[in-house]
Amino acid sequence: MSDHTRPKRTQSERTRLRKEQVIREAIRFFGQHGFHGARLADIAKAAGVTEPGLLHHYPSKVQLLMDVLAERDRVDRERLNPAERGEAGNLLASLQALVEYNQTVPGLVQLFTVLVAESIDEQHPGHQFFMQRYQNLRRQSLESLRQAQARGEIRNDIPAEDLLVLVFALMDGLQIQWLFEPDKINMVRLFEHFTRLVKEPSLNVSDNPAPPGQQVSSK
Amino acid sequence: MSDHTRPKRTQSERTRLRKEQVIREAIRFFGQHGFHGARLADIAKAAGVTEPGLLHHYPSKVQLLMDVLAERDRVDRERLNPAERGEAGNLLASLQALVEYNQTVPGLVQLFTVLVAESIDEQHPGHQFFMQRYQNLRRQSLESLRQAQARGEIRNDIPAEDLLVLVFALMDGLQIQWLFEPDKINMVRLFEHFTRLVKEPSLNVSDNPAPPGQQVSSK
DNA sequence: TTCAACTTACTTAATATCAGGTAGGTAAGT
DNA sequence: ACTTACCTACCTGATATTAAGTAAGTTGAA
Repeated sequence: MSDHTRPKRTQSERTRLRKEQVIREAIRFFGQHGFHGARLADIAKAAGVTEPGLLHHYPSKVQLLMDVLAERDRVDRERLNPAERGEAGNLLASLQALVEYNQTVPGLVQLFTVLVAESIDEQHPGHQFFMQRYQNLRRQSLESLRQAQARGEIRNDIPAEDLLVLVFALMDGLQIQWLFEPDKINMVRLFEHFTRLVKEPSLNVSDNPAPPGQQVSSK
Repeated sequence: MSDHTRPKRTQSERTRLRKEQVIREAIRFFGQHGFHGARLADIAKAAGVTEPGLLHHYPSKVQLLMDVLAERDRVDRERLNPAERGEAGNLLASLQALVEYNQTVPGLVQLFTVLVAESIDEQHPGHQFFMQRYQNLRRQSLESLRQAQARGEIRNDIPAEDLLVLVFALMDGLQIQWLFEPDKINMVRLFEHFTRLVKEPSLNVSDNPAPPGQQVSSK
């Protein structure tokens, strides 16, 4: 009853809030300048604490990065898993949805784009994370893609493993150009072009009467 | 006649050699750690000079980066221009050749992959360079691609502008995964899959009637 | 050809600044 | 009473850049 004056009450709540703030700003600065280019002082200041204050929650810069990555990975997993499980076979559709979502969160896209490149360096703290991330992405989608190929929804003259590399490569590459010129590059439309290519043209039959990619004649 | 004992003779020659050494090592360290992560001292040491010795030739770290980029751009231009002029219309083939070449120079690929991501930041010294680079790449190939489309060699249900974005995005993305796992990712084969997709399938398939509304009948 | 003036390619030493991290304290929360 | 979330003050080791000097190379006139 007397606590309506306090902006933040319990300690655990304060901690949670502060950590969220720090992570948010860390994403911003790591994304903008990379791990090496970002300065802890800036992140701390933007999060409303001093540098040692930040280090109280995340004991080192490296640890902060790892926590940022782990946290984002967790959130993304929650986003992607339902989509994968729910639609199971409809891999391309869920990837298309992912591209659409990404276009609404440029900060996160930039974080991953910048860090993944920086992490090519084996000594970079994010190296293992990103290498495993690619492996996981490819592995997790493999079965789904194979089934779609077996069903004839996706052309099968390209091995599923290769096709997955292509898909994720394309997403990464589109993100780069999009981040440079967000207004000029329409990731969704561009990715859609690709998905159209990938849907086997010779096998296309019942569920899709119009030939893929030809809106010229049908509309 | 008496100069056979001296390893390096004239000053201009020494300068040229030293600058080459510095650029070579700068490529290595900028590529490995990015602009922010690379240390001038390491580059200098690897090039066989002290730090101020390096700064005698390149007056600042930023200037060194710019010179590295300018130098690589110059060399690459010499590589690409003959290919583009010589084969004129055969855009996909020359890009395929570029991918093959890239697979032999991982250091250079890493330099560009790491720096392009780092340069998304508008304050990064390489920002303008890379933004223009994409614009130039796309612009220079546009005519060639359009002609190939008109000739029916490349499917024309994707606008040429979009297709170019896709192509360069794919190259960038493949490079990332390749740099992480060079033995696992075969850029050449993967890119070839894509080029196959992009070559109009409806033309060379006999049992599949040409899609309606497409004037690919010029052949 | 030679020698003096100069320019160039560096070196060592020093500096200013920064950046991550520690020590120890205080006040609030449990 | 104890733990947690901070803060101020400080330390340490980079890191880019400057200052000042030296030795070798270059040039141009005697």
